Amino acid sequence: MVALTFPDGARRDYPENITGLDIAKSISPSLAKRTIAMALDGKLADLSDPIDHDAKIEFLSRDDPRALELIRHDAAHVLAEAVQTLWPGTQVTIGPVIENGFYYDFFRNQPFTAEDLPVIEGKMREIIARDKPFTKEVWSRDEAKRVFADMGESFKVELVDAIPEDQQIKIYKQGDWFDLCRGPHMTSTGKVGSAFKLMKVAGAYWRGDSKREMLSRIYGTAFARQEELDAHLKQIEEAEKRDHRKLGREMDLFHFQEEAPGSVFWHPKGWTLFQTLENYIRRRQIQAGYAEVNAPQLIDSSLWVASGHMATFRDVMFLVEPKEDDERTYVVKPMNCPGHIQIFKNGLKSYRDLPFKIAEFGKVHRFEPSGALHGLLRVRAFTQDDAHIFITEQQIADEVLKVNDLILSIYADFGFDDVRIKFSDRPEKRIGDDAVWGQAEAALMAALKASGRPWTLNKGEGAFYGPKLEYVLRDAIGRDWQCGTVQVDLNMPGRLGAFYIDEHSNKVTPVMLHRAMFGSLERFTGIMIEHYAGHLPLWLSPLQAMVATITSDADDYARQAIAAAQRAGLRVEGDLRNEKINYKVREHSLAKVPVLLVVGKKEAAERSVSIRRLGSERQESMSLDAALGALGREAVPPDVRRMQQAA
RNA sequence: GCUGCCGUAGCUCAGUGGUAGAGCACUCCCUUGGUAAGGGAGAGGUCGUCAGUUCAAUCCUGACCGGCAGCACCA
Repeated sequence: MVALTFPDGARRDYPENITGLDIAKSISPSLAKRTIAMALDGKLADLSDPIDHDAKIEFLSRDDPRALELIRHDAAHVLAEAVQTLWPGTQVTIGPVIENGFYYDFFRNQPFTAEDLPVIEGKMREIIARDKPFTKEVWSRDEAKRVFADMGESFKVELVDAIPEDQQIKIYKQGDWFDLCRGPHMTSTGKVGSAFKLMKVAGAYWRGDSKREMLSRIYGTAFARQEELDAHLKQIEEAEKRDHRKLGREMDLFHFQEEAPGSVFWHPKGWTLFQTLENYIRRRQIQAGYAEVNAPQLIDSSLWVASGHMATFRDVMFLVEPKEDDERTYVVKPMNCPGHIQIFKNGLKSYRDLPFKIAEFGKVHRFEPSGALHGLLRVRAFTQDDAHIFITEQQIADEVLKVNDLILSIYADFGFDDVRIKFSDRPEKRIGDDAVWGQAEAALMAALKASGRPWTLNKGEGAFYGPKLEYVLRDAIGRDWQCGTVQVDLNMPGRLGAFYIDEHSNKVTPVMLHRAMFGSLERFTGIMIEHYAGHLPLWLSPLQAMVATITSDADDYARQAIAAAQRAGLRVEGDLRNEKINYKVREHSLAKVPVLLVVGKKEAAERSVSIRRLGSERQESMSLDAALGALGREAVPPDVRRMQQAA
């Protein structure tokens, strides 16, 4: 007998190996009908599974949040059947559930096109309408391999081989079609319902390995109810609307062109935004005790050989062709650290000089793969808010904590409170002894634990010279961005011959921390544009106010108002064109100007302005002086405001 | 880099084997209008680049460049 505990607390005995379905039927036929799977001690299982141990049992209906994963997984199986029905000979591989849906990877000579998607969807609906039950069989390893090999499913054979010896080979059938799968599944294909949609086709490598076959992937999504699917599609639309590449054009911030792939042409407004962010960081880090420096853009390759970069990253570094009268090969810097180490090395350093903190808005160039480029978010030329902190081993934890606090405080100024920390340890490709790595990882971990912040492990994702913490922030529509980082480096200072003199007059190699807060200014600018959907807070907005006239009678007054706004420290422009106010309001709203100061005859006579804020149709009339005073105060950056309040 | 799709005016896009069109934007004229497009006229393109096929290529073919999506990569 097995004793099962129900959600209401009731506990009943059943014969061993009774199935969930039998129990549901015994309770009520309607329960059996609407149940699509069960959970045993919280773990999802097939309703047809025999139960052989005492457990807490729950029956899941389609509406249970936990059922979503099953709906999507079943949809992936239905997708695979549809594809193999439509195009026999197509090989199936894997079809997992992902964050917003599912995909299935196929192998065939002719890739899918977007036009195929509605056809496949139609076939899927047929399969769902047939409502065949999902049934599970356990096969022997040899049998599974033989069957799949006979079917020409070589990828499935490889998958069978990859299943650990202690695990069963499970086959799920839906009518005549079947697939190797760990399950669980719902009771029948009909339970997938109709709230699904195939989203796109794409290529993907078999087993995620770029040396292996390229497969054809079909992405889809599915929900329990149509309203949820509609909401999801709507959200994708919203995300597209805030695409920084689109907003960058509409707001006249920057552009790209063929001659400089992956490099930004910043327009005046975009560069103002960029510099506003840069100046913010500049103030924050000067206050935190960093000194700003600037190192050469081109440095002889010998330094990059010594640092270890040449060996690890040569193929993504830009090299300058040697001149006839100068045989040297220069490297366009891909990182700032070797330059900063030279600054540390110049002049003998004492332990009294530590911590030695130098920062640079360092423009670096990396030959990123063409397929990786993505607007401002992945470029080949970018500016890091980079800094290096030279310290003793004893100072590691303390300084890492200081960086941690600085990064979190900076993110808070942009409204990012949901920050996750990832700890990345030694990668396969690395320099330095394992003992040194062990030391660096332990020191960084100690600091991380002392911060009291939750974190996750990012195994093998450290830099080639040391372990790192990565800071991931979550934006307004729930997307994660990795920005800040702090890295412990016990390798590079030694390789490049950096040392300080300790209190016993011994030469000692310093520990170096690498840190960045925004990471890349270009990228962070892009993230800001998308996070705020172009509606930047006043202090970040490159054009803070537009003075727009209603009639030319107000032109003189408008010019006075513009001058006064400039004196109040605002970034302001005037629109005195011979256009209707409706037209001007529309145009500047589309350009995401945060404040519209409308002036006509009435305002000119009273020395007032009619204020209209972006995103609102409300108008507020007030005196010019009062308006500029309020806007001037609002435009103060958050860190400056704190200092003013403290003073 | 890989797979697929795409490249026509500043932007969004239509179109054709016989060297091109719309809307918006732009310029000029009329209009001085009170909070998301007033009216009229005009100007603007070697149809991504280079080859090939053809009497003839923006259109067909190939290579290359660039973009988009996904994958791989991201010190």
